[in-house]
Amino acid sequence: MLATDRNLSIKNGVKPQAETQAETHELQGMVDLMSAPMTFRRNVEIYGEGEPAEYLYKIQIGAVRTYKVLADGRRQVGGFYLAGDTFGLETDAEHAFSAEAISECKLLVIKRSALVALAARDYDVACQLWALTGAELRKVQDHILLLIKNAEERVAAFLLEMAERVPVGATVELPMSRQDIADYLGLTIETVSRTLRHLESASTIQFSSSRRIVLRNRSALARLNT
Amino acid sequence: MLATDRNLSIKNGVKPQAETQAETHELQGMVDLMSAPMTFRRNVEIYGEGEPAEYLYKIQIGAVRTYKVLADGRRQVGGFYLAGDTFGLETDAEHAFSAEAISECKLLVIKRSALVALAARDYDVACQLWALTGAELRKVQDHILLLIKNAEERVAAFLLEMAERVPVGATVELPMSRQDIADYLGLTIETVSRTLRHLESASTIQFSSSRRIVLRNRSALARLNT
DNA sequence: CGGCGGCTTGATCGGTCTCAAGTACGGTGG
DNA sequence: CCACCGTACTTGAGACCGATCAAGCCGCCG
Repeated sequence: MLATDRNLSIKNGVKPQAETQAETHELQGMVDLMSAPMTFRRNVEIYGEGEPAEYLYKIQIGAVRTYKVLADGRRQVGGFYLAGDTFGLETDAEHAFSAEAISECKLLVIKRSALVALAARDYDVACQLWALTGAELRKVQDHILLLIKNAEERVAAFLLEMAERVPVGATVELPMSRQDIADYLGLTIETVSRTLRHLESASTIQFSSSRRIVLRNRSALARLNT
Repeated sequence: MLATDRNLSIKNGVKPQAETQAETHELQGMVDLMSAPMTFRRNVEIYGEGEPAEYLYKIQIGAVRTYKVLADGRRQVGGFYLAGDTFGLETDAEHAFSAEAISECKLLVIKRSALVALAARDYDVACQLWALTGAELRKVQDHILLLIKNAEERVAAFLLEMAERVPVGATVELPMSRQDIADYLGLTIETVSRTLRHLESASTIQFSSSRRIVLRNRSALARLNT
């Protein structure tokens, strides 16, 4: 559950009052107006699979993973969410995955019922909710294509995906552990580590530290990305 | 592209006129009113990946597969759609997958722009479009969980999924080939065949013919379904 | 009866997992 | 600043599962 005793009343109405009415009809604006800030520490659960999906979340700072655990303990990471990303939106009443903070996180929390009520009056908002779910669908469909590839292709695709989302030059700063990556790619931690080292020995990538990676040969990675 | 020269004008307005106005606001009713019937022969493409997503499709009779082909020729089947299912709805402008008729198919074709226009006026319709995308998202998320399992677990999950969707006693009639199943499960055709035969030798299933399977021990399958 | 596509079966190969150590790193306390 | 600890990551050797390659079989249709 929401690991806090904060009151989730409408807060954070800090946008300039001069803003036009039209602009506040945009989802981004509404999120700011209807949201409450919250923080989560590393590895703390934000919500659990099967819990009522009452809120959605927008990341201001930090990173989040969603995941499911199978009966035998195997874990599948559904996705990683970084600053600016939204997660936790469901069409169903319950969350399909659990969500945890990968690093210390600052989130905006929005009550789903408030957004849905707004969508009933404002068609643009309804479209944006639909588009959010559609974007999530695309991501998951791409994820499936990952899972039929070999280890090197999966790791390459992962690096390119991360590089695209954190476009700070050619260096990728990974907030997640090798275990998180392995569970995202459907590999073991050992295979992920070996594959990364293999890419390094081929001068395709270079490690600043184990979680800071410089992409030295992006086209070689893209070639692996089938 | 739409492999036909039929005119896609509004047709099929065959519902009883006594039907209430409220009822026709339901998506099901609208589909019938705004749709055109079409038929596709076995293995014929209904739409291609990357083509404009102008229509969605509801299956009256037959079965459809959606798929992507990677650069090296590997094919991933995204899903199977049976009578009563809807497919081809996108939030994006283009289809993410290709779609083909598995068997001779009778479909209802609905213009997306007509539905979207209706959704702008009728919030219930907007909700149902959102819900359709949400249901698709769930299916794909479940599919990911499949792909991290071993061969026997994947095949068992596939059989249970099909049994659920064609609930004619304990017998499952598979419209798709072993190759389709293999590409759906991320396995080879040989592994699918071997695994099915192995389940047969364990008396978990029984073949009437290669595409007619009787589930003899559903709980054994469920146990494999982690 | 012959041929072809779909399916099965067998033998071998290879990629990833598993099990088991070993190493680097960040943090904490002296 | 260093010693220590625990966690995260790396590296190696061997086993195993599913892929690959190669025949053969079955059922259907001309």
